[in-house]
Amino acid sequence: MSNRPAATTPPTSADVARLAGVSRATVSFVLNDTAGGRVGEQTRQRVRAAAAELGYVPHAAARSLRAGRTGVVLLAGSAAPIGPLFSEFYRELQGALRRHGYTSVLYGPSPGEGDEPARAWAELRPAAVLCMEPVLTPAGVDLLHRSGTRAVFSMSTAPVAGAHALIIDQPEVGTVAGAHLLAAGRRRLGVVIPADPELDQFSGPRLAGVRAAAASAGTGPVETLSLDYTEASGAAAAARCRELGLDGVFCYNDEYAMLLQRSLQDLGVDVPRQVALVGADDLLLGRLLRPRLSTVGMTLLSGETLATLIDQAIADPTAPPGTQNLLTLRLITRDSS
Amino acid sequence: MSNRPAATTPPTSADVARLAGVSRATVSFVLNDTAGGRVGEQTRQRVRAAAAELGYVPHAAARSLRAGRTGVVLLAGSAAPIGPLFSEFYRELQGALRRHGYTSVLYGPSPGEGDEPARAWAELRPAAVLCMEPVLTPAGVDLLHRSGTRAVFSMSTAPVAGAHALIIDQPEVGTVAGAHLLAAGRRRLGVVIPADPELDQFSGPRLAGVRAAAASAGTGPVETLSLDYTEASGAAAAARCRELGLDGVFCYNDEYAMLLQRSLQDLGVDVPRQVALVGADDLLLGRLLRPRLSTVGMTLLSGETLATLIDQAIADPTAPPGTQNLLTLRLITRDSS
DNA sequence: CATGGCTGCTTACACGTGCAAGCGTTACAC
DNA sequence: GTGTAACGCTTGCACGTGTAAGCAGCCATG
Repeated sequence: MSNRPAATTPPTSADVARLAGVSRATVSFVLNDTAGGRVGEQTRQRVRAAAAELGYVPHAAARSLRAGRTGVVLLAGSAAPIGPLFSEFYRELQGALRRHGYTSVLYGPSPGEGDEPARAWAELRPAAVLCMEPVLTPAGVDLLHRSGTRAVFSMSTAPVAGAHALIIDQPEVGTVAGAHLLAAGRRRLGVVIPADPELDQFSGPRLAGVRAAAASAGTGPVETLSLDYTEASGAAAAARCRELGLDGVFCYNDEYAMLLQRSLQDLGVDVPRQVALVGADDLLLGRLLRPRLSTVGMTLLSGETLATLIDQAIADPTAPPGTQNLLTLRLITRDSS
Repeated sequence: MSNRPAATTPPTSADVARLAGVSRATVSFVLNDTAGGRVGEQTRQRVRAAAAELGYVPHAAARSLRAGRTGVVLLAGSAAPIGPLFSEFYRELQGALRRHGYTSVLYGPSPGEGDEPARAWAELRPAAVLCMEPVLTPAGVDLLHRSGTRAVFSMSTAPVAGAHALIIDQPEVGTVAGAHLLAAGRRRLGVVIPADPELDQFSGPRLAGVRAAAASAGTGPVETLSLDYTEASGAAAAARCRELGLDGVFCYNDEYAMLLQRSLQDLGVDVPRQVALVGADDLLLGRLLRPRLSTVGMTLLSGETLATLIDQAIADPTAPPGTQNLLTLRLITRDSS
């Protein structure tokens, strides 16, 4: 980060006051429409004109320093390539937070270990932190609270002590898919796992869910197929699938499912006769392949709803942390299973 | 935005100073490892221990108020559903900016008209603004500069006066695709336009590019097919395509292309014999359909490169705004054209 | 022993803002 | 004519930080 001085300093409210021939307080009263401050109409106009002429813009840092609160909601997390579903969700959430008067700051992947991420977030004195990565510790939550953060939300599979929990029941995705395959009479199950390690936090729990379903049905072990989302890797996974004699595969999402389906077909394997496939996300594209892809449809809580939840939690920081399920699942059976 | 007072105020450097039995300046010297400030080793340890005990975290707003600069890079724009290509790009850019010592703030869709967006951005006193929506005006750029923003970047088809230009040559995407279809002997061209009005800023220029190619080849008018990314809409577009007797269609991107291709095939139209298709983005999924989808492959500048560019522009705000092409195109001919 | 420099720390100000309290003037009621 | 209230504006402090300048004490040098 470079630190050369600016060419010219931006106008402050003092400059506006000077130009309008009034005190700085008057400027503040006028520009903020403060209830208590009574200012005559012609003075108001002089102040507004002066502000416009100078191109005055208030200084958010100074304002929130004085006010003691920032109106920043920190969205911490990798903003990973987690598909259109979550992209749309963030988009919605961000718009809704804006409507509630908050500024959302995307913090990106968390630096460091232990408390470091929480410490870095706390520097911004956000009103709330929404953590979407599995890096939040109870100690981190405590640190945030002690530094004035009014609400901390964790968005993950399991709750974090002290934080409001937004549960994304990843295992249930696997369980729904696994139970479906088992109910259709499949017995040798496999699960496609993305090779990208950043997706492990999502794929691991889903795999566990399939295993749980298999265990309760009393079938054999569930195999894993690693896929790095290239055609070559797809062919390898398809070959391995045939070797292992799998007859039902749950794929991490529809994109991976489509790749595996094509690779299996290229190998002469009949889908769904020999191998049944289930994806996740219900992408439109999954309906374009033949056979049409079966999938686990997922609906997230609306951004507006979550924004309201966050606003309430900020309003009452003393309320005990709640738990909210973010995800609604439904199995959509098409032709691939 | 709710504004109840916090339960307890966070510790400040004054609290740390009191606990360590030193002055506040000493605390600052120790915690920032300031070169000029000379502090004895045992005092350093006392200060560090006190800071740890209180859970002290510096106040970013106060710090940047005092410093006069923020290290914030504002990424303004809708963060629209613009596909995996741009998602990955933002992700990279954000990480690279972090590495350069900046905090990236995603501002989301811009509020208001005229100068309002620029005014809202300026409140944060960002070191740089990167605007990815066509809402930046020369007056807005000027306002930002006058309020201390050291570098303004516009990311769009055409440059904006006063701002560094990151050109995304959308028309060229259409031109490349159109020229290809024309070279293959197609004469009745069509272009698929997403119904989502938020994508008009991208689809419009691409359409113009196709029209330019058609004009220079001296063919008839280029038709447009509106598509809202549902199967029903795909069927309608395919029917219209046949009615119009089109023999070559450029689709906004691969997803729309895949939908149209499937819809045409369901209608019994032979792709590419009767209608040739070209998409854009070179998605892996486009290779899974049969025939494999021809596409305009796009490569963006690396996030690291852009971050370096931004850093340099911040370091020297007086340098005249430069122009940089963000996009590299290449036509990938497969089987659908 | 006086001078000067170094060490280790403190005092004091500035950054830009919001708001409580104060203060002079006018208007009105008694 | 005097008390009182409302109006219209200003003075002054606080928010939490970084850093220039200053100030004792100490040692080395002359």
